[in-house]
Amino acid sequence: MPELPEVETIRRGLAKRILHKPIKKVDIRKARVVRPQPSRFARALTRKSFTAIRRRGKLLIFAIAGGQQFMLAHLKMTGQLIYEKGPEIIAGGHGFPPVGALSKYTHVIFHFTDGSRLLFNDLRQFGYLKLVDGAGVAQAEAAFGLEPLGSGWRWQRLKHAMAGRQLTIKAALLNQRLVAGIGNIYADEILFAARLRPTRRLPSLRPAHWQTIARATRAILARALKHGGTTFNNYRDAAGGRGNFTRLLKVYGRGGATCLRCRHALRRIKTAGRGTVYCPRCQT
DNA sequence: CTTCTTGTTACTGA
DNA sequence: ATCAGTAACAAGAA
Repeated sequence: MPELPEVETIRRGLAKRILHKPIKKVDIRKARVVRPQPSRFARALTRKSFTAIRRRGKLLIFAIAGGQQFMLAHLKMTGQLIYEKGPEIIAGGHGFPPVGALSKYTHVIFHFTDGSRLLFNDLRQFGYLKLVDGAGVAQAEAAFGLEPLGSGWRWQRLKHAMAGRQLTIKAALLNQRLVAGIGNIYADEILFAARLRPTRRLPSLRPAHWQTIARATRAILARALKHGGTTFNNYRDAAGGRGNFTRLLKVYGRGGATCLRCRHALRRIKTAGRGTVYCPRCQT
């Protein structure tokens, strides 16, 4: 599942590969993943190029040459943006998992004039590519809360953003309107680092806790980004490669295993609608 | 075959 | 209004 570190890794990978390359053709194979309708989507991008790529939370924002239009890309759980050059290779045959390459899960192909391609793959088709104008970008960006890797990240602002709410800390971290970019993997990792139970309610947190949460959030996400993100199943970077943070995960996916801090068995529960792993001994 | 999974939104009931 | 829980979306893994 691409979260902030994975989406930022993709952003960087694409920014150094596709910017200013003229788009010769947009091949839309699955209409439901693009908005608005394919004809308008393709027309807006053909013979244009991308001039910049930004990120807000897990959302990628592509500026289209001309300055009036933008493409928003959300990968949801299984979306991929893969850049390819050289001959087309169809994956999915014998022993080649159909991820990170052209396959039946490739729903949109941007063909650049130099013969290279940008693939939008999505096994579950929850992700989307959406054409918007400047107001649409502003509206989309305004819906997100604090950026953990941004220059405005302060524990006081985090505390303020969550003031007066009765949520559990896990639900709060997952709420994109409060904090941008955290998903299920990093929420669990952050709470383990902060030694807090996912079910802790916000009003019980003291300023020292907020400092710890803010510091842990930034540290975990920055470290994951440095390692190219986490590949648990489906995630691939812009070159089709895997993330290397997976082996550094402390709790996610380790329910029943031993806590790396205190050796107690890690517990798996369901909270905030999500599978959640934590240590009942050292997270309070 | 059933159950589970995950990001996000919409809905329901408290 | 706010919160927890769940369905929905699609498709594969177990």
